[in-house]
Amino acid sequence: MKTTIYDVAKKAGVSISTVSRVINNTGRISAKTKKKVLDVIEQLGYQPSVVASALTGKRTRTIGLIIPDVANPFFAELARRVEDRGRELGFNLLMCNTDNNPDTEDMYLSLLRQKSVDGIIIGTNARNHRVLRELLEENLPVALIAQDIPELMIDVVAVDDYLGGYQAAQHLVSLGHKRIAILVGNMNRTSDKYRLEAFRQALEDNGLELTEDLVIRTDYSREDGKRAARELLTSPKRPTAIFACFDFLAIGVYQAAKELGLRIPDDVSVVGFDNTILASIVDPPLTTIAQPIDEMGRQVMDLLVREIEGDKKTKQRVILPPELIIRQSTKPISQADGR
Amino acid sequence: MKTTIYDVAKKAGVSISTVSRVINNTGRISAKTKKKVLDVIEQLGYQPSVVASALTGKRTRTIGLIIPDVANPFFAELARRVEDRGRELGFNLLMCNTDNNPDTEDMYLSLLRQKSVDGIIIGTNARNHRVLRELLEENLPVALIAQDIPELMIDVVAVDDYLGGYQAAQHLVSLGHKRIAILVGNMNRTSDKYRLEAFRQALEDNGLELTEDLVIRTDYSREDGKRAARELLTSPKRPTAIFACFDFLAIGVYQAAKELGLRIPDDVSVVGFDNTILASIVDPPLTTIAQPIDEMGRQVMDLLVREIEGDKKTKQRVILPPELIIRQSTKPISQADGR
DNA sequence: GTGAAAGCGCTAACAT
DNA sequence: ATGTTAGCGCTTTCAC
Repeated sequence: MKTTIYDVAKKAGVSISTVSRVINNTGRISAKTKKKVLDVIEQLGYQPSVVASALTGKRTRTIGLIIPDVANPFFAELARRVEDRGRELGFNLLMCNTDNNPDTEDMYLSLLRQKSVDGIIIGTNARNHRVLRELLEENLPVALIAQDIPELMIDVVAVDDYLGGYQAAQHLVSLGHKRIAILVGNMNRTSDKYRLEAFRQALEDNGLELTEDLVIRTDYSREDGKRAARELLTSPKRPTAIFACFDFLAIGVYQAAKELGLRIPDDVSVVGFDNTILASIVDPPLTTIAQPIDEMGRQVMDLLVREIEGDKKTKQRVILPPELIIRQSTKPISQADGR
Repeated sequence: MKTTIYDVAKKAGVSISTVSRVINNTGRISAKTKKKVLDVIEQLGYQPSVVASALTGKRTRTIGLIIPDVANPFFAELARRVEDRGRELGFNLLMCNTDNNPDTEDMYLSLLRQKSVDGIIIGTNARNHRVLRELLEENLPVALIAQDIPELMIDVVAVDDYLGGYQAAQHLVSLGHKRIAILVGNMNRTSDKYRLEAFRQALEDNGLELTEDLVIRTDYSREDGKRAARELLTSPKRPTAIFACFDFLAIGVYQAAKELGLRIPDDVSVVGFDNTILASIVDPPLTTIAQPIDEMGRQVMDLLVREIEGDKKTKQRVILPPELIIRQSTKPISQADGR
């Protein structure tokens, strides 16, 4: 049998409430009793049961993390940062991968509730606002990471997607590119929308137009990025630069370009978004818009924990600035392509 | 207040045990009462508390997953597979990243115990056998993934590292390479040991010798892989082929080679190990020894759950075969380098 | 400073 | 077929 608080109490010759007090460092206990109890705990290798204490109303010190897929480097890096901060603050992560499937998401949401997590961090599309609303109404702390749901009053930590999209366009324009295409996700995420919007705006601000044939939607796989890139690169009026709305997609462009015998950046410049490890691993290293993953992970955790601890009653949106990381996948347009 | 089993019982006009019975589908209940209870549950949006039921001796349906780092693609992909299978079987994963730090590992191990997880999957070095032994003595189901601790009676799912190392060497030898180097981890993992041993044996079996200057130890970072590769590639008797004990290290070789103006595979052939996404993304695509990540993830979960459910009393080691995936980072040695 | 006792939400005998 | 009750391990008043 696992040792319980009773075993400790008996062996130390005190009551269980005393033991409870020394464990939680509450109330007054004489240094002597305290030491004795501590000794016995040590001796017996006693570990208080989180389950039992949770039942009496204390926290489970567990947080649910809902993301599309940890195998996606962006979310893997994010999960890692979130966990790091969680550890510092004494919280564990229950990992939930949903592949953006609403049913899976629903299932996890209610599962997390059954498991009495102290809070939930959501990094998926989460368009099942119904369940989400229920949770919010129950006052279960919830925070969004790397995405936003503008119509909800909720804690959010995300990058400034609009700014990022603008920066990407601006960079390409400043290199002299005129025919610039964009590869964008399926628009279920607000981030895609903002990036595209800003991109288009930036071009306009520079007197350029983003025609529809230069906007290609894809799902979130590299395969599809490749397919889309191939389409773009074989079109009669091939763009001289491509903005891929996330690094994974950019890799697809690399592969399509290679198959077609096109060189990056000589024949096409490409810029990505996220600055995952992939960006620094590919050849040539990818110019990309960096999300401050570290900062984002740390901040959601902080936000959520503050809400859990009740230090905070107002929701807030934290929008962090992206950063253009120039590597070698972009270069000034060559004269030949100039027109 | 969250709704409890009492609320349901009262509103349905039955006792709490009846409600409990319909929830767990145990005992006999008339179709009529059952329906009534179910309706009320639906109406109230009642969700049974896992915490409370765990306290009465039932499972928490939560499993701890201890790995070095989810941001490492190999472990990320593994974690994903484990989770997939866990979901199918009704188990959640508590994610623990330790960076192979024994203290962090210890901390997590006892935390997981406090949280009453039903079992633990360990993918780290786990050399703190003491705590681990305690858990085993307590009959907490534990399974090792992607590594082994030969001196412990424990469930293990891993790839056949020896075979993998042998295959790598064999492949290179068959391409005519004679000066072949190996980049190996810090030897804290048994997998490194086996891969190196097999590699050496394979060379010997082919009448080749693995001299000490051709064995380079590194830690687990890409940076260090690069450093090691640079050392190797600038040495007077540069090897014509390198076996990197995991893909990440191989990337380091790619980068060092690029800096030194060496081409892969023309100037050096390189083979990796793991077959993570990285292998297919780099240029040229990396020839590597594939670990059956899917299968491994699924099998540990199966093993562990069978033990949790008590269907199995004997421990077992499941050793899966690796597979040589030939891509474009290896080629027959050129005549010039022939001697 | 310490102990007794109620109760958290649920399960599992044991009754009926 | 359904209800009553005794815990599960802990926290927290409330007494002393």
